[in-house]
Amino acid sequence: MDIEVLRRAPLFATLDDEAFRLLTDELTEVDLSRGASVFREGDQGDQLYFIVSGKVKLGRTSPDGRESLLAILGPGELFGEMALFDPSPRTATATAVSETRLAGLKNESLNALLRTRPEVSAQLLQALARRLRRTNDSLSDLVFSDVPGRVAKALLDLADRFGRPATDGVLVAHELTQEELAQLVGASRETVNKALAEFVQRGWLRLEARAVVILDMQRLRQRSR
Amino acid sequence: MDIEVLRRAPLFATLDDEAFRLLTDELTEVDLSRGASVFREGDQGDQLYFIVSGKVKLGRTSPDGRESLLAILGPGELFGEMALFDPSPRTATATAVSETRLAGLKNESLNALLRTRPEVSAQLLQALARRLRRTNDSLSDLVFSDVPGRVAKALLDLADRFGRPATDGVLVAHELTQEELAQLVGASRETVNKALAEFVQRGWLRLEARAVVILDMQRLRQRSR
DNA sequence: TTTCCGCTGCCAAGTACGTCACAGAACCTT
DNA sequence: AAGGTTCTGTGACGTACTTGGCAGCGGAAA
Repeated sequence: MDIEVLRRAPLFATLDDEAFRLLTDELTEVDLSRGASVFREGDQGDQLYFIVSGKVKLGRTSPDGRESLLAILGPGELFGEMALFDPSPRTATATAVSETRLAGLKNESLNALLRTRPEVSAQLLQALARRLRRTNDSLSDLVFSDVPGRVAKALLDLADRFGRPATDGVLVAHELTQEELAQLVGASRETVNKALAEFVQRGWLRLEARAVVILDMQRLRQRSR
Repeated sequence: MDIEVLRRAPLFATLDDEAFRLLTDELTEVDLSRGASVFREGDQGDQLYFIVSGKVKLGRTSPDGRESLLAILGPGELFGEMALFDPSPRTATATAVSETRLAGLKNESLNALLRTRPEVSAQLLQALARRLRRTNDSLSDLVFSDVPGRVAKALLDLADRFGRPATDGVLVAHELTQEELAQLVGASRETVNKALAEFVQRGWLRLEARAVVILDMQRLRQRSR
């Protein structure tokens, strides 16, 4: 397993080499291809996952079968930790959005680590607080902004986290279909498509397969407020 | 200060009497009347608050001045903890919804406690995880349910937490104006008013001043799905 | 290669909800 | 008790969005 990402993760950064090596022995490697689920809503779970490479979407299904995405997570990020501290079935389904490699850590292993290394719990608290803040952001966006605004925000957020400089702008290889993007911003695919088309028409974006190139960050950011 | 609520709070329940007494010395008492703010969006803050009595709303303001509520919190609940683990200005405004008494705890005091008492950090993790789950619930509700559905959900949630049995149903003294209720469910006051009127007309509710009596929990719950 | 299926783009129609507008009720303040 | 301010109730109207439907395109599979 590629341990480089793990070693650099804030959660484990404070550990010395010895403690880190012991920890990696506890990790379970999980490989997934696009569309495969790590766990589903309602499952019993006692494991936390760390994303080594790839992307994962956390989603929920409504009683009548519609889907909504809570978050898109990338390398270095954690998920599934809630089941550990607030024990109850999983409240979301975690699905790989691209080829993905995870490291799973069992409840007991984590607890052992927390007992011997209190700094780790501070890191966990921080990670959880950050996630809560992001979720609160999504919540206000949903109330305050119209669909084009939310699409713009989502793209900028994805650019922040997964963007790479390209010749004429920032390439955001989000790996999402427009349907998934729509579920992420809480709108219909149709409306998201129109918003994207409008942005392209204005010269702010270029669309590529499961990716966009942001050409005018400035304007897009203005539209997202 | 009334220390009973504090003593029973999960966060401090594991402490022995000696440790608890030392802790209470570190607490700052804060009293607020309806409408008074503890802190505002953008403030610098290094304190966590514990609600002894009363209710607090956490809200955000949009660039154009509209308001949205992230949560209503009651006795025994915590807020303002994010500023400690993910240091940055406050991202929400905390305002008393009724006569409210808080206990404030400074960053340093908490950290000292966490160092000597690792169990406390487990409780904090749990509290944060629970909050994240609730926020995720609100997020999906906003996407999946229409306004009447969200109003029903909000009332049931408030009933769960603040409801008291009455002669003909459950009295929910939420202390919120319809405007605030609307901000909580992310809708306009008018639409919320109409939803409430419909529920009353169907015999599911009775309205009182800043309170409702739920007469038919069953039906209301069905409508909320 | 050819076939097929998922993804994209777009039009047309219906609707839930926001905005505006006003009136009555309830609640403080003096 | 009077007066103002804040809250509630309700109708009319416009619109941003959803739903449904369909056609073209591209990539994967056979």
